[in-house]
Amino acid sequence: MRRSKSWYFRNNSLFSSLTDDEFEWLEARSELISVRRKQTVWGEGDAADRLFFVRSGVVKVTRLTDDGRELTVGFFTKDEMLGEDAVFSADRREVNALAYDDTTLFAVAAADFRTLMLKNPKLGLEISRAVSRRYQRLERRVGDLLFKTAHSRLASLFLDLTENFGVRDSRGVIVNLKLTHREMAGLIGATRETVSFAILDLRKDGLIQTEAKRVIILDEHALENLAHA
Amino acid sequence: MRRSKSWYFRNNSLFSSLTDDEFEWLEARSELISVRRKQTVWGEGDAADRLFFVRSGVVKVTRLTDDGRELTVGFFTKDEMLGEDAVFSADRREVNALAYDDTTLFAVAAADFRTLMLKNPKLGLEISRAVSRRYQRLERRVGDLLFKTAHSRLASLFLDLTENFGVRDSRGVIVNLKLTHREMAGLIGATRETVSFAILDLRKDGLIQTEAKRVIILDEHALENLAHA
DNA sequence: GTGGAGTTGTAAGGCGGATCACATGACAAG
DNA sequence: CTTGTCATGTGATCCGCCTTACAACTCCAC
Repeated sequence: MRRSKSWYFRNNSLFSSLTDDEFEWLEARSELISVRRKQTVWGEGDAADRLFFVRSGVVKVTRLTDDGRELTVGFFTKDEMLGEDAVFSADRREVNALAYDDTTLFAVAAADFRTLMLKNPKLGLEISRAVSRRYQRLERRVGDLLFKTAHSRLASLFLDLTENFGVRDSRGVIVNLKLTHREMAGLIGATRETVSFAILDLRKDGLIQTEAKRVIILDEHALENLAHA
Repeated sequence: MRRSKSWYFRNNSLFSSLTDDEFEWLEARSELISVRRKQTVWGEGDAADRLFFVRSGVVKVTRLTDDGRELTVGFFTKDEMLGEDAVFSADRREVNALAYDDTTLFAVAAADFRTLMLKNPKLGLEISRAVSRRYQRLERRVGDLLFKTAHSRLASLFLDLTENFGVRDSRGVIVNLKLTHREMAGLIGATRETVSFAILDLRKDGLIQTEAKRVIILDEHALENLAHA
């Protein structure tokens, strides 16, 4: 276990600037957490006093809207940082984080992480970079969501998921993440029915294919055209 | 001018951790820029090699969508940081920044700012905090935009603008930012016509009042109800 | 394996908001 | 003061998507 923990941090590019001493310090203060599929990592309103790094599995982060609908903010997978707002500002969680597969994470107390950032300024730069990238990505997504049709947004979604979950295959690119129509709807701000119809259309037009709740992108180019329509 | 520059950085809470030496260093490497109303600070595709801090005025940041519509990402005002992605990742701007009033900003080369962050780790923490807050705010906005009606989104917008531009008044809260209907539309992802109708309704119901392109919130409570409807 | 819950397919009806189309008003430049 | 440009008010039409409503299907738990 000790070896595995050490290996993890040393191979996560967020920590590329750490010294051996700092690695040891961090390893000693991190806790390995296992969360079973569909179990919550944290819930809205929980104390936000630590941040997480995904070791394996997938975490889904969602936000409940006033009218009870669920907006999925995103999926976090291996090596991604999660709940880092605990380090900077938040004292309560405003979103829900839920294990989407059986997941293991390393948890680090916010205060400890702050200490480490103060000790190693390069880490601060790396974290800022990560947060900034996340921000840019979301900003792009907002543009998508606001002005495009459901078909377009769905195409965007599949292409976007490709980045983290895409696996190339003889037929095209498999999005290696099981998603129900309802969940896709939560990602693109649409209803389940609309997604069902849109998927039917995309299949009919030969752009995608579905298999065991996974999407296979057959015609990446056409999908891109649709996404930017 | 020199005195004013010094005053600025020393009174911007982002820099509360700097030493006297560091202040001098930063002052020496920052450039005061004046941009007239409606002039651009930077455009999409420009080199992203420095970041800005608003000294006075207002900067509007927009993103052009594929179909040519304009989404306003936000307004940046005194003491806010702008274009900081230059420090972390971006090499080209993906958004447009445009002076909304006559504006003055301090520009700092991305490389210099990185140097300063490495010298002073508390600064890194402060910057991370700022970016993280920005991210959370946008995340909240996405939830709003996706699931609410145009009326609701407009109400949310006015309340949101209150935070940076609100001025209390005998009648209520004045949103001290001149906005055309078209611009409001760009902020909430709607068309100009829809905004016109919505404003008419809000006025009719006595929730707001308009005066010289400025909105005055008469019934904050009712507006909040509408925003969360 | 069976039951029950959750997922998917499909359809009718309605509404919010986009689009198109002007008229009027406000304002800035000449 | 005049002219042109941009903002605003208002209406008609149209379409995408939500809503509601089922039926069939899948999958997991017991």
